[in-house]
Amino acid sequence: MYRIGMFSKLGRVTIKTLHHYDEVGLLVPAHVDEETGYRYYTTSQLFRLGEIMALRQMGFSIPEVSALVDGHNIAGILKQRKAELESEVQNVTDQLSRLNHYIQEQKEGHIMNYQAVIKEIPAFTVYSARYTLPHYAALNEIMPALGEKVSKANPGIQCVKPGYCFNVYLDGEYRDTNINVEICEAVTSRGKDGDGVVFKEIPAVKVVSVLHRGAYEKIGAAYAYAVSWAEQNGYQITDNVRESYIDGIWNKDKVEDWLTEIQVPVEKK
Amino acid sequence: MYRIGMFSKLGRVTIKTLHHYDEVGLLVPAHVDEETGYRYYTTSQLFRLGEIMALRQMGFSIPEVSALVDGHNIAGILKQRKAELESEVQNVTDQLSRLNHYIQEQKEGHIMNYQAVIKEIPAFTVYSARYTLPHYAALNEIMPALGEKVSKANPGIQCVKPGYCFNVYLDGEYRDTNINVEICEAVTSRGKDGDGVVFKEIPAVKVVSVLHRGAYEKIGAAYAYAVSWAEQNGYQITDNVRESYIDGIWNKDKVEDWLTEIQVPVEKK
DNA sequence: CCTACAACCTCCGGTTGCCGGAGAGTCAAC
DNA sequence: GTTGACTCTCCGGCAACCGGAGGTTGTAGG
Repeated sequence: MYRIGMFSKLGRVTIKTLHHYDEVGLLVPAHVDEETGYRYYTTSQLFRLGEIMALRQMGFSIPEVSALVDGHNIAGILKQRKAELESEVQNVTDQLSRLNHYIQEQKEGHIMNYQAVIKEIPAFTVYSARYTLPHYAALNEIMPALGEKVSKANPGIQCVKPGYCFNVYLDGEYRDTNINVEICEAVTSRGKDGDGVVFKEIPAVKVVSVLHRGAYEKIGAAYAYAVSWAEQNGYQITDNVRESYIDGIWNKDKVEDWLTEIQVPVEKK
Repeated sequence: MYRIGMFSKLGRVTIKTLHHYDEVGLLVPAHVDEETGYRYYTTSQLFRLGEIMALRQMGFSIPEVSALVDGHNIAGILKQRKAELESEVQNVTDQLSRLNHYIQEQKEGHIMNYQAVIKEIPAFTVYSARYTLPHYAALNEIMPALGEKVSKANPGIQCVKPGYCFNVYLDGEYRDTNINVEICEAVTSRGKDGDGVVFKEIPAVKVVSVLHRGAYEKIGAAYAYAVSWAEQNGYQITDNVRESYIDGIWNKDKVEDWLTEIQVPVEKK
């Protein structure tokens, strides 16, 4: 029977850790003096401590270790931890890839016009309509007109609060004219289809998000940045790019205040 | 100027996170109503939020993000984070390797006689002496004799509390006879060398530790387990193996209560 | 103008696996 | 008997938020 200090030296763990394991019931001393509260351990408890440390070093949580050393659901916990570890490896290598990309940009002295962020976008409902535009500026007329048309056809329809209004560019490539576009606006409930307008569910998706400030003429650069970022960080583009409008002519006078978010739907390779 | 709910939807962060970033000064609202305490954000703050999220997604801590977005010591922080991430990749892949090894043992139905644990052993001082033993049992006579000899030659010398007493096996391989061994015992201060006894510093080292219970005859199995574990988990053996005696004939009558720790000094490959 | 009700505020406690310290009691040796 | 090492039990802290309680404010509909 050793007191805690000796036992902690034999097992090379701190006294605080032993206190903690006692408290959570993972490694209870063989004997506790009722009067003094002193904890006494036996050397055979070093075996249990060894198991515990081995499992802790594989990253199991304390409840998991408890279950494992007591023989509950061993296979299940091992399997789950394996999956966790594999996704952790993914995460960390992803972070490293992003960091290296970032460091590279720093070195090249870019002025860091853009920041790429991964976002998870939940599913939602939209109404949508397709157009072929002669040029970008035509959006300024079409979009309000479309909004009116829909609200007339579906009285009481409500748009979602932050104008989750975006366009999907259907052309594989960037072009300045004859642009095929699908205009979508998020609504709280479905309405009736008709007159070129279709209601549909947009599924949840992961996107690379890049913010663009200023006129739409230069938005191609943001688009290009997002796509190249995705490629260099091991993402695969899974769908057409979306442009989501945050600030624009409807609420900001100065063109340089306009704000647009580029969303590139992606999946990890 | 948006209120926090709208801003949180635009940036796709939770309100709680924005509260937190306000509190720690990372992203302070453009305006706070003095009467109501309501926070108001501008869309241009979405850019700062974007930077913050990009950096958070690379795993920087909040103080680090603060420094980075304010332009302090950028190169240093990036470099440090890169090093951290690289060692994290190591850690996680190590954990995975250990877990796979463990799962393999489970599958093979081993009774899990041994548990391997990595321990860091700090530096300490020992006296040591070398012998060639005809057989293991000879230790039972030599070790007490050595202890007496040393305490006579160095009156007042003190051994370290938990008998950090161990042997180093100098033979490259296991053998039953003509065993070359160095006996070491930790002491609190140096004494005088002489009569085959040498005082020296044992440097700090990382070891694979395996506990063995019972007679010394079967200790070869523990030794073998430790060595193969080290190899299979990507460690390189850097020194002779040590046996550290915890329980033995001096305090336990029954042979099956004897307890010995095998320590294999290793380094990560 | 009144009334819902959604949105917002400020605390406060919890999460994980311990660490550090305060203040007090215990053990072994000199 | 006294010192000094050891141990005990709280209590607070860490990182980056989340959840909820309890109370105020904004806004849309009647």
